Order: sequence, then C-alpha cells, then structure tokens
Amino acid sequence: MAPELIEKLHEKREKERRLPELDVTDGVVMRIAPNPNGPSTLGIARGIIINHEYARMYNGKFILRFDDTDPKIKRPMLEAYAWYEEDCEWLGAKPDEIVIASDRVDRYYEYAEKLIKMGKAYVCFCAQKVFKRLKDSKKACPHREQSAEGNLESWKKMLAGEYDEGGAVLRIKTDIKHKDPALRDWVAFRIIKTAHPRVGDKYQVWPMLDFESAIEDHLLGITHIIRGKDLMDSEKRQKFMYEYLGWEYPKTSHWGRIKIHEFGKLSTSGMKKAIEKGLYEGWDDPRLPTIRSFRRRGIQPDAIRNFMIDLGVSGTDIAVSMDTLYAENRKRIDPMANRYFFVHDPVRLTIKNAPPTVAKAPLHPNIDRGVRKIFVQGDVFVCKEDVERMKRGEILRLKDLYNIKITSLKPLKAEYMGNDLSIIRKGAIIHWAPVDGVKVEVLAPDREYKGIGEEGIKSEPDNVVQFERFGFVKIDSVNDVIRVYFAHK
RNA sequence: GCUCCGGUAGUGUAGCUCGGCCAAUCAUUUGGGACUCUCACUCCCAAGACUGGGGUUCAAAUCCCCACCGGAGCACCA
Repeated sequence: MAPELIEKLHEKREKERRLPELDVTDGVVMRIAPNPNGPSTLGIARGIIINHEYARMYNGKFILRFDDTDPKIKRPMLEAYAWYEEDCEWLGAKPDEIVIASDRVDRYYEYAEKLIKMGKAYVCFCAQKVFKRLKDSKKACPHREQSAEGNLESWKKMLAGEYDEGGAVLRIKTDIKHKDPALRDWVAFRIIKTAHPRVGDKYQVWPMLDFESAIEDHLLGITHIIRGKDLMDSEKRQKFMYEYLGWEYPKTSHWGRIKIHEFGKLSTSGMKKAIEKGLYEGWDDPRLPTIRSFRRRGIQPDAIRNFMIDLGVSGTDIAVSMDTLYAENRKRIDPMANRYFFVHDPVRLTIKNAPPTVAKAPLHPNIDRGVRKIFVQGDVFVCKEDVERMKRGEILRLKDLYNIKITSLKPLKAEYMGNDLSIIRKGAIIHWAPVDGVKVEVLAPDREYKGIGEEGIKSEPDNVVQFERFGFVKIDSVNDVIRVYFAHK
C-alpha cells in the first residue's frame, strides 16, 4: 500500500477516538465528583476519563472532588479516598486539584445563611410525608412564609443541635407551583447525628448533593459538567440558586444509563454487602467491575480509556459488552505477553517409548524472545477437556514436544509417534504440562481453575502472560501455589 | 400521575447544527478464507441499520407533527 494511503488510514483512526468538541468560551475546568463510599467502578471511570480527556484537549484543568456529604446512608469509606487518587492516576487522569467536601462545610453554611437572609431559603419543620403531599398538590407549607429573621434563628438552632434528626431541614425556595414536581422547594440541608468517618461529629447539619455541588462548581470555576442523566434535574434545581446569587451555571451535557452485560446491575452498596458476606474476596475480586479489579486482571489503562472515548457522550442508554474492552486490551497485551502452558483439571498421560526430550517452545510466537525449555521424560499432564474429545487410535501433536497416538482412554495412555510436523492439522494440537510442574490457580469471573503449569510462570510475577489455548492472565502472586487472575480469551 | 431526555446493523459509534457528496463511517461481533506447532495475533472477504406514520421540499437519517418504544427525576441518597 502506498505510504500516503496508510497515513490516511491512521488519520481516520485518530479521528474516531476523539470526543466531540466542547462549546468553549473561556478556558476549560472539568471535574469528577464521586462519593468515596467504595472504590471507583467502570461506570465512574467513564466520568474520570471523559472529563479528564476534555481538560486535556483544551489544556484545561481537571479536578477530583469528593462529594462525601452523607455520613449515614451512603457513608464514605476512609480507604476509598486514596484509592480514587490511585485509580485516576493509573487511568492516566491525574487530577490537577483535589477537593474534599467534608473539609469545606463551613463555606456551605455561609452561603446558606446568605440565601436565608435573601429570603430564598427557609427552615421547614414538616414531616417528609406531609411536605410531599403539599408539594404534590402545589401547596406551600406554613414555614415557607416565615420571615428571614425567623428562619435565621431556626437555622442557628439547627446548627446548635437543638433539633433531632428529621426534625428540620433547610429548603431552597423555587416555585412551589412549578409544573415539574421535581423542582419544587428542594432540601438543601438536613440533620444527621451520625459521625462522619473523616471529620467525626464536627457537623450535624449536612448539605445535600444539589447544594454542595452547586456551591463548589461555582467556587472551583467549573466551566463544563458532563455526567449521567440521572443528575439532569439537579441542574434545574441548582439554577434557581445560581440566579439568586447572580452566578453563571456551567455548560452541561448528560450521558445515558450504561449497562454492562457481563456484570449486570451491581451497585457500590450491593457489592459492599456481597463482599461482607464473603461472596467475593474483596473490592479487587476479578468478578467485580471495579477499576482495582481490572488492574489486577491485567486490563491496560489505555484500553479502558479508548473504550470509554469510543462510547462517546450521547444521551442514549447503552448496553455494552466487555468483549469490546477485551478486544481493545488484547491488541495491547498480545505483543508483551509471554506464552506458557497451563493445564487445568489435569489428567496424567502415560506415553510409551518416548525418549527423554527437552521441549523448546517460543516465549512469543511472532516476536523473538527466546524459548522456554521443558524437560519431559515419559509422562505429561493434559487438560480434561481435551481428553474428553480424544478417540482411541487418534494421532495428536503435543505442542512443541512430539506426536503421540492414543492407545487407551480409561487409564490414559499413548505411544510415542516421532516428531513429524507434517501430521499437524487443525484441532490436533494440544498443550500439556510437565509432571513436575508448578501448581497454578486461576481466578476467573465464571469459575476458579486449578491445575499445573510450567516452571517458567514463576519468573513472571505481576506480568501479563498468555496461557496458550486458555487466555490472557496476570500472575498475581508466586508462592507454593501460583495465584493468577484471568483477564480474557 | 406530573416533568424531562433519547431512539442509526447483534453491540457501541460517525453523520443530524447549515437537507443533496449517505445505496450511510469506524470499531466490535458473527460467518468464510489465508498464515501459524495456541481456539491467540496478523491479513483478506462477507454479513448486518436510519422505530413507524404523516407533512415540508426538486431532494429528508438530517427540518416539522403524531404515534410507538426505551430511560431518568418527582428522597431529610449520591
């Protein structure tokens, strides 16, 4: 192909990977604002990657902000703060700034007071159900008419801890008759007496996401917000505040629901429960869609990044398959992964008349990195799956070793048949493991595989390798038993 | 019930702003083939879509209306 044509192809491919342009007037400041009530998941990685990518595209700023303002229901996890930083960095999205909401509660109080004084917020003592009934019929509650002074006094009492949990909330006045019920006089602060994992019992009055996020986005100078469409109404609620305070709302766009075939609908809290019950080994269990898990399985950050950028930012609800991510990952790890034999559910195969042989198998089929030498004298292990397909009298090739003829199935026996490569045909080559091989356990999303591998696997801790005819894996730990995490086919 | 958003091949996506160059892009997937001592990689070939109905127009995936389908919000969660 002509070089200029190849050039053109590359150009085209580059274009695919780009996100749609942003409407930029004056710089770009993006943020990802998770609640650290668990580690980052694939869903949050989308937010991290897309927002960071936009900041990068426009030489802007990328901020990681922890919206950890609920010490009770979605209680933050102390370790998760550092995990988020780690995961962002690993994904190639190192934040330029990190902000923690629970450090800045006093500021939120200041703005609350300001809004109360402006007559744009009021302390509401209605029971939740009572208010809902009023709101649904477009009726104001009696507390809405309280004077600014009266509200200020109640607010101070709230802060002083004079009310019980659920006894009072601060509401932002919007339009109680607004046609959209989701926008009518929303809650900005509520009382929570549970201690916060970071700041303890310093505060008993906590802002709701809509309030905290509204203030922070302004203070941090966020120019563009890109997030899930579940937060669409949040924008409409916050815009009332922005108008009262004379601020300009960032430009926004929202993407749809993302569902991953292979993982179903696992929420952070759902995963937490399952881990506590012992169903999973931990947050980085390979069966969980957390970034920590992907990292442990040998999924490359670039693969995740391209995958996310390819998904784009459309408002459509999408259901994606991990196959696409795996294909992306395979392209990256195939050149670097050395090849080894691993036999799961091993069956001992006795070979008659075989001369002692040193098998020489290439570490990589396309790149010359030398060979692995495996000494074999007579017997080897083969996969139960392969045994089940064997027929008596069949001639097979033990890959990189020699040929055999199956002479018996019940006790599995074979006969040495020389080394003639011309017998090789599709489906007649199987892999094997030496009888003195190492014990290997592979933890895969669907099951755990136990078996025997060749000695050389020991020399690859933390590396991604390919177990031939099995799949790509990452060597997790090397002890008496080698622990391995399965990546994909 | 009220409010909002969206519907391009199996899956995701480009095209829609400013209608014609769209018999619709790219990737993945699936099928076939080549190569190969892996069911991996690479390469080649093929398959497969504008939700439906009206309207505007010389011309509609693109603009307008209706219908249908999907999703989100209406929390003292984020």
